[in-house]
Amino acid sequence: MHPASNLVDQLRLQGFRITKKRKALLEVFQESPQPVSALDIDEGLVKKGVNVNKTSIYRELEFLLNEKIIKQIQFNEGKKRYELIGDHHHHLVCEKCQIVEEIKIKPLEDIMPAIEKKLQELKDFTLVDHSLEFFGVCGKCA
Amino acid sequence: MHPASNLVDQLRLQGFRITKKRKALLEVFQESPQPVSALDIDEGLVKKGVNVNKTSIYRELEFLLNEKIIKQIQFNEGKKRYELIGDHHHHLVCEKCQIVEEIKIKPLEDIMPAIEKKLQELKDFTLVDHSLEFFGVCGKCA
DNA sequence: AACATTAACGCAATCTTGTTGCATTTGCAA
DNA sequence: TTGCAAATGCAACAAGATTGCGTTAATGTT
Repeated sequence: MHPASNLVDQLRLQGFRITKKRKALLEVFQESPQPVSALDIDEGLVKKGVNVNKTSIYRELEFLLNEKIIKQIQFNEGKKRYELIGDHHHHLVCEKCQIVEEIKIKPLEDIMPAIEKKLQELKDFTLVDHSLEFFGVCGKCA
Repeated sequence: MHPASNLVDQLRLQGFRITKKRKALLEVFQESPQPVSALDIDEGLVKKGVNVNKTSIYRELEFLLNEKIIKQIQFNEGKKRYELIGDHHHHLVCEKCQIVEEIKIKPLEDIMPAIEKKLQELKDFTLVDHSLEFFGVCGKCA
């Protein structure tokens, strides 16, 4: 898990300032069961009674990306989503309601390292990450 | 492969009109080694001496999506890309220059059907497709 | 506690990607 | 050749994201 204090401590140690807004934004990430968009974050912050300008939200996202605390992902929606970098997982995406479920698939995790190793050998390419999404229609939308 | 005439014939059979612009747009897809954005398509058309309004490009993309001739994909770029639906493959994406290489990974293709079957059983979710991208840095950008 | 430094923030303007309403053009069948 | 509707263009608009610049406030130092 990613207890808030861990991330906060990590950032403070690196010399970054811990503001109410930064803390609240990190909480929004920790409380969300699925990747969030910039607008989702804004709404989450408003619910907490914290108002943050959209420019600041985008800049904070850029900051957290640089610090390798979050990563980007897109689901054919025309907007970016972000999630905490934690346990590696994949996504199950409903193409109708856009709800996203995080899933782990053991047999895939088992063979992935070997595949990535082979890919690097064959392709003159330095792998950083991979992303696997399953698209379809969830039970509610069917 | 997707010879132009095949797609054109398929569309004509279904009663759709074959215009110069539609034909040229399909050619852009066939001549591209990687998924293209709306802007890429516009540029490809201009190179062919065919000018198409952006509204028409977006509408044609919607049309081709409905006809299941192309599909969408996004690589954390903030814009959508599209590619012909053909042999299933995955993507190798350079995070610096955004070049995309299409790859096929045999061991993954072998186990995917079993995984999809299990997923549907466990999750009350009707699977339609999946998408796997590898991110990293290509040889030129390293 | 007061101060100084500068990271963090807000505001307005702007950009890119994508969409909508409506008028015009054009492929194709009768 | 003609008529209909699909296909296209134009202009306005909307959402997501970014940039420049001035202001606020977190933190280390005094």
